[in-house]
Amino acid sequence: MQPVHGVFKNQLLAALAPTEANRISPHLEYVPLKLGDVLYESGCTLNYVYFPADCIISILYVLEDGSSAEVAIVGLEGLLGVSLFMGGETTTSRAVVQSAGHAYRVPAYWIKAEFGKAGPVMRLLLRYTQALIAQMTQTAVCNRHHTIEQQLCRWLLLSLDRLPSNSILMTQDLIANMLGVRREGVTDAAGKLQRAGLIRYVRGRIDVLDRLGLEARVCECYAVVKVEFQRLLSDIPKGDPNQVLGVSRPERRSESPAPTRQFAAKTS
Amino acid sequence: MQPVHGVFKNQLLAALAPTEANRISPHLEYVPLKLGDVLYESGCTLNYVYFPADCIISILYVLEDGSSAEVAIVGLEGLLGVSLFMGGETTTSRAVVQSAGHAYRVPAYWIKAEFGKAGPVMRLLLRYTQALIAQMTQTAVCNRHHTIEQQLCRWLLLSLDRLPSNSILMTQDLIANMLGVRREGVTDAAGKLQRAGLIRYVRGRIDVLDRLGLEARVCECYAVVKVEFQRLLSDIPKGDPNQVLGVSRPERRSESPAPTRQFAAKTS
DNA sequence: TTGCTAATGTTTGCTGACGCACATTCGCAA
DNA sequence: TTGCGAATGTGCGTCAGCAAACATTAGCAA
Repeated sequence: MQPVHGVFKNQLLAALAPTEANRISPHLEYVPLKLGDVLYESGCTLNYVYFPADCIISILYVLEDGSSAEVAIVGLEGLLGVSLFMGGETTTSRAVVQSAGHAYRVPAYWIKAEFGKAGPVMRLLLRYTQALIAQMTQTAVCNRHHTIEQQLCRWLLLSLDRLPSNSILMTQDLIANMLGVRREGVTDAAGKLQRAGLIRYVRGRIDVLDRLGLEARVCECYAVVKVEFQRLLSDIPKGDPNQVLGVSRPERRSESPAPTRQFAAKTS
Repeated sequence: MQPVHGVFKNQLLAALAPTEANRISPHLEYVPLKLGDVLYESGCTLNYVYFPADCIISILYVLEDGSSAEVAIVGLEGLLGVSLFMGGETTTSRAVVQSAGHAYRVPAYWIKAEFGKAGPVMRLLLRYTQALIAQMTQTAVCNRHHTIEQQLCRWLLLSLDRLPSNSILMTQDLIANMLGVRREGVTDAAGKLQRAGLIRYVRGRIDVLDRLGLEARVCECYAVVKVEFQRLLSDIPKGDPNQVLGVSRPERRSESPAPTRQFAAKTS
């Protein structure tokens, strides 16, 4: 598949300058991903880098006793397979498809070669990696300090940002696995949100009715990560092959992000 | 300061081939760092990359209400300032000196230029960054699933690995800040460890008496990160300027790390 | 339509950690 | 030596989340 530059549904690909976009296009494959697909397992090598278009991938860590916790979410704003160009080849985590859909993928050897050119593609991948680090940082902090309800709000918003509609297809049991809590805890929290009129759910499907209401209940972690993603990944200078230094933009926390800005434009 | 290649007390610097070591040496400065020094604040640009020699730096995230949580520890095995070469310039976290000592530092512009050469230095820095990601992943999971006592053991072992002696200079109150828990919780856990004969502590000083005992009580997170660091950062091929692909080594968890191997050799 | 199964709701302890208040003790400095 | 303040010990009551056992309900398939 060779999409014309500019029509990529993945935002990293879309941010490429024509030169790079045309170079990568012949190597891209557009593949469907089913809910529950495991793209890589702890310690296993990935053969492709995935750029989600309309799917969501969850990066989980699974403990020896089988309990788990999500450390990051990847959707159309990012890519899966950072370890391939970081040099480690494998990671300690697992990647699972959390929401079915499609992704572009490039063979590992190709992305490594392109990365080795130390050009705009490399810089884009590294910036995304730093954004991913910010997300993981916030996950760690959120796990320590915030309640299940707050974390559920965060999870719903993160998913919503990466989906084209207001519906999330996911059982409470699976959400509990992601958050690393009991299913009953999710039932509790989801019940509160439903009674408050923020969401409606039935057997594996959650409709978000009041996004602003969720944003009012979520902890600060959501906005912090969102602002950091925007800082790192918006207005990336295209096609400046010698740019090494990044944009400097020190302030933080003083700004509050526009509450309804998202990675994806809503269709409903 | 221009140390001869091979005498660097920082392990990343020590892993450099003579060519790179000689190139970086003229730009290194060896500086003392005091307990509590803040090397960077959320959103502030760092002017140097620091390579700790005998100090420990804590990467913290501070919430709006003032509560905090450590997301990673940096000692002689690593470096501080990943965001400089990742392209984001700043991070959302704060870096505080947790144990006084010394570090080598290189000006930001220099490390960026060197990184831009896409040579062995870049690959080493990226591998370390991936190891850091593994540490942050584990912090997130550990925060979710493990008790204060387990986390205290982990924290003590992480510190011990980066110190030349068995003594840690740190009050329970500060440890509580790092772990993101109450001081009383640390007092409780530390009391248990002391009664079990694993540690002895008096007013801001903790002596580890039985390292193996701590390792018996710590959660799996400690070993997972240690193994991952060794995988990513040991036996790095020196001076192969065209190496792009990393070493492949898929297995994990089957191995249990030698319990007393450390980053630093003990002096006492 | 009838089941069956997956998904959700609910209850009863229980435990780890919190928040607060206060007692004690150690070590340094006047 | 005497304070004094920092560091540590301890004892509440409270609460979020856990564990396990169930009840209920919604959707799909026969």
